Amino acid sequence: MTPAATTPAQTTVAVVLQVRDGSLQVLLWQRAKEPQSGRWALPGGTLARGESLDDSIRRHLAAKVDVQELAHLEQLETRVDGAAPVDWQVTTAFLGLVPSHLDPAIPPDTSWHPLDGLPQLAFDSGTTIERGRDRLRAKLSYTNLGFALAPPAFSISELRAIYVAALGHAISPTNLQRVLLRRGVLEQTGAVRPPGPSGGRPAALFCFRVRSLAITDQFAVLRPRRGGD
Amino acid sequence: MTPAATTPAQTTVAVVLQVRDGSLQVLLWQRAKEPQSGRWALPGGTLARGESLDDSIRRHLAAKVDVQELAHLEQLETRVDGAAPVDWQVTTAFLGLVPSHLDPAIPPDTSWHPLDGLPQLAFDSGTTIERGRDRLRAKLSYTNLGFALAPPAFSISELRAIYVAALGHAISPTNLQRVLLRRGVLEQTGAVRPPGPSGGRPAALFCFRVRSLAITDQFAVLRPRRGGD
DNA sequence: TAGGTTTACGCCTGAGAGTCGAAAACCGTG
DNA sequence: CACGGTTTTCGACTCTCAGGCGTAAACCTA
Repeated sequence: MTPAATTPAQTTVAVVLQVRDGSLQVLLWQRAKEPQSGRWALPGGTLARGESLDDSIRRHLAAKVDVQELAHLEQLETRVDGAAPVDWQVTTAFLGLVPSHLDPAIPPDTSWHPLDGLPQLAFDSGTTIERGRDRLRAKLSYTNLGFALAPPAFSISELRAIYVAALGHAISPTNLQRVLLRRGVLEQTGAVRPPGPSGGRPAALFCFRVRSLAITDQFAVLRPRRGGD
Repeated sequence: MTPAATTPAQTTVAVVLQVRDGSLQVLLWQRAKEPQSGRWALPGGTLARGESLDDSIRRHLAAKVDVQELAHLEQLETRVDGAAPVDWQVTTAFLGLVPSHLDPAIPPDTSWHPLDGLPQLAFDSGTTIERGRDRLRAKLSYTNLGFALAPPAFSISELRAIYVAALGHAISPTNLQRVLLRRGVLEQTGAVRPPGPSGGRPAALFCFRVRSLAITDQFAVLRPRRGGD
């Protein structure tokens, strides 16, 4: 191999999302040093030898948030970030999801920000965050990814509130239950939650049948024909 | 910055797929030097300073195939490949698609291989190829990605043959036309192709309305409600 | 003109999303 | 204990669209 600076630095960052207070929020930390001092950035850091990209982002996230509470982690995309020898680096972005009932401890330079109304961002974190949000919205529709946003047990109303916050638009509560049950994504726990102070019928509690990513829908045209093959 | 070998080498590889002779095939080249001499590998190479990952894979592909004929190129995933200082590298894999009517010139060490019945592969190219195939199959169902496999104009039968080869299972010819037309993916050119030597009704020719990636299907539960929002 | 081949287009069916409304189960108050 | 208010739950209906089948259209050869 030839001298230094013939290879870029390799870094990982993560878009960690959680539904908090009815809105989808992202975990950011405020830079204290130049460059981009004072602006908000995605958590992450450089790759160490011998670790996978997965290991790397988990290690860096551990400094900002309890990694145990990440219910899902997947790769988004990789991008080249600088051109000069000093700032030439390749960044691999991840998407991380935290269930809405958790409130992990975070250091003072770190906080959650709603996706509408982000502060001044460092670098081009904005496009990365958008990509993470889009990936989440897409996968909520054709996978069981909701398990990564929802608590272990929940009523349909609570699940609907989470979906509404993540998707950004209203959805019919009766359809959500029927569709997710029909696909075998949800199952009834048998328990019920007593109603709130304003009364109402007790809500039946549900949980996700499997809590790891699974595709629940196959498109029609490409589905194998009934009889043959 | 600190001494060399604190950063991995950055490389790009591509899974270039084309429907040839009724089967889905991948472009591979045979290694002449160690390591893994004699085995077949995915085209690619190292990242140069100042270029994006996209630029990089296009530059390396240009040595194996006419890049102009790539109808689609997208990122698959990034992986860490070695741990020792000498072979520590980060590899970003791409998926490239070539329309079935083209037969680009390729160098003597390079050739097409059907996905069923691959030769001895170098490294773990096999899993990367599988990932490319899976991505293609998934996107054929909910996007207009067929444009990247099909010629500029085609009959429904020809398009069906391409879909069958790419998807790996039979599909109904009458449904394919109706579904793709209903979604606005295809449009009729008005031209017809004269029948072959064995006779038959002339086939109407179709083309893709847009020849860049667009999502054609949104899943139901997450679709915004008609009235509100 | 007759038979064979391929494409095109029409109906019918069924599954599942979308909507609406009523019933069930709880609260408070008088 | 009856009554209105609130929230959840369930059933019935409609509508869209995939899937399948049969037939007509358009061409060839003989």
